Amino acid sequence: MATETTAITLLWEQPAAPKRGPKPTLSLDTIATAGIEIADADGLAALTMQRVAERLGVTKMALYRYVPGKVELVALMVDLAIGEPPPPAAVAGGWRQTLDSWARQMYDRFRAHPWALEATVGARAFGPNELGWLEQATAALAGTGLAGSEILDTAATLAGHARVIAQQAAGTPAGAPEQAMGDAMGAMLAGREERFPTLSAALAEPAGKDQALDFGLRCILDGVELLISRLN
Amino acid sequence: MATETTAITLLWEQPAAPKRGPKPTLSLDTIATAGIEIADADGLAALTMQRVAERLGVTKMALYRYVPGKVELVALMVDLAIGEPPPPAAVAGGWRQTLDSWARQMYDRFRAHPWALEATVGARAFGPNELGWLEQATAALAGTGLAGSEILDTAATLAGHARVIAQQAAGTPAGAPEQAMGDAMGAMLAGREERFPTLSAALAEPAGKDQALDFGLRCILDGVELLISRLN
DNA sequence: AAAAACTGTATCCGTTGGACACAGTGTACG
DNA sequence: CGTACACTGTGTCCAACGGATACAGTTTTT
Repeated sequence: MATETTAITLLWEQPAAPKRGPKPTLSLDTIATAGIEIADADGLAALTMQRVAERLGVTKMALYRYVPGKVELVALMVDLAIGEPPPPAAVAGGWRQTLDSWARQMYDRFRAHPWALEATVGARAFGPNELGWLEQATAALAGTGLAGSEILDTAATLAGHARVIAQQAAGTPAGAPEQAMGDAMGAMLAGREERFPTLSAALAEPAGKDQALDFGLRCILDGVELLISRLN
Repeated sequence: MATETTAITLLWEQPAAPKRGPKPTLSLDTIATAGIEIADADGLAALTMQRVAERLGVTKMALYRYVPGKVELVALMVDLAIGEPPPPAAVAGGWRQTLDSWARQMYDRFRAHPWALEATVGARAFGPNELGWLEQATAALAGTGLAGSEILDTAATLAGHARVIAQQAAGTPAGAPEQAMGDAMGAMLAGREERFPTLSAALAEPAGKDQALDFGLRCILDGVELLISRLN
């Protein structure tokens, strides 16, 4: 049985440069970068092995010398697009400010690469960068007395919030995603106010500009803070 | 210009039965149900117009008489699978218990139809059921004094948490998703403990069985409760 | 110099979503 | 009562996709 290159292998150990034969014209990095550029511009649906190859000036099949298949390519793209985690927290501000900033930066990454949201649902392999982000979050909470599982749950909740809000914002042209979302919903609700009374009323209020990210972060961090304060 | 049937039209107004010509053998409901069964069994990737047609005993192209394309079919499937929102809250327990139960039921729905998670990323049309769920959540918070945008943000945060935890649980065989997740991460972390020290330590602790959903809900609701209490 | 290892390429295939023309069927109107 | 029309389901066709396989060219080792 040949050495079956899996997504995990590809993500975690960069393949050794070959000793014999012609030098490769491509690399995992250049391929993943090309894929990211396509997905950034035209979305994940437009990501085709053909288009990636064209952008790199090679044939489609040349890519398969580096990447076993499309799913592995996307996994590489995700880890590269998410990027290295933000530098370890400045000690000032404590865990709360660290996590707040952490979640906001994650939100920014997802806003910059909306397709990464689609690509990271379901069972998948985690890359080094993704675990690096997680490491930063757990480090921020290490001294708080929370149990390990609580720390992980906190990170998951925060990351989830950043994801969901980024997801809402994605697909709206630009500028004021929250308002655009409200407008779209309002259009569907028009003429059906009696069926969705409180929802219509809530949407009718002026939507004091995009604050969904702030709001959720504050709630979650308040809850975590309450939990920590009860430990001492 | 012909009447271009869009996903929104399909979701919100059931098409009028034709007056002339042979009676349709299918309906939007039977088609969507067949699609749901396939996606439940084999995942969204296995959902093919061909397979849906086979299950219904018709040709692939027959489906296009009812549904303009695959994306619209998936939109119908999502709204049908999410289902009607839970009945309006029992008054006992107040908004907190209502929202807690609301989020848990949403989690259950997503667990029952994991493919719905993949299908509801990115810009999409909301169906009546989906807005019905949102209406229930806003109704629960209507009397609390929160602003409309805060109410919507709370609902979004809670729904997001339910989504994220369901997403983590999806893909793992069954039984103990949280532990399976930890095991998978642990395998990747093996031999790299010095690179991810706190994360490894957190994972090494015994992972008191699946509590991620509870934990996040408690944190979020604590935060909302704190916000409400400050209003009065 | 020759063999071995590795690259990129050309060609082929099954499956997918969808376009289009057509034949069968049932209702409404003359 | 018959005919025209509207609507259904079907058969055929197509481009694009991911991927398999076989092959030709290039560089290093022996």
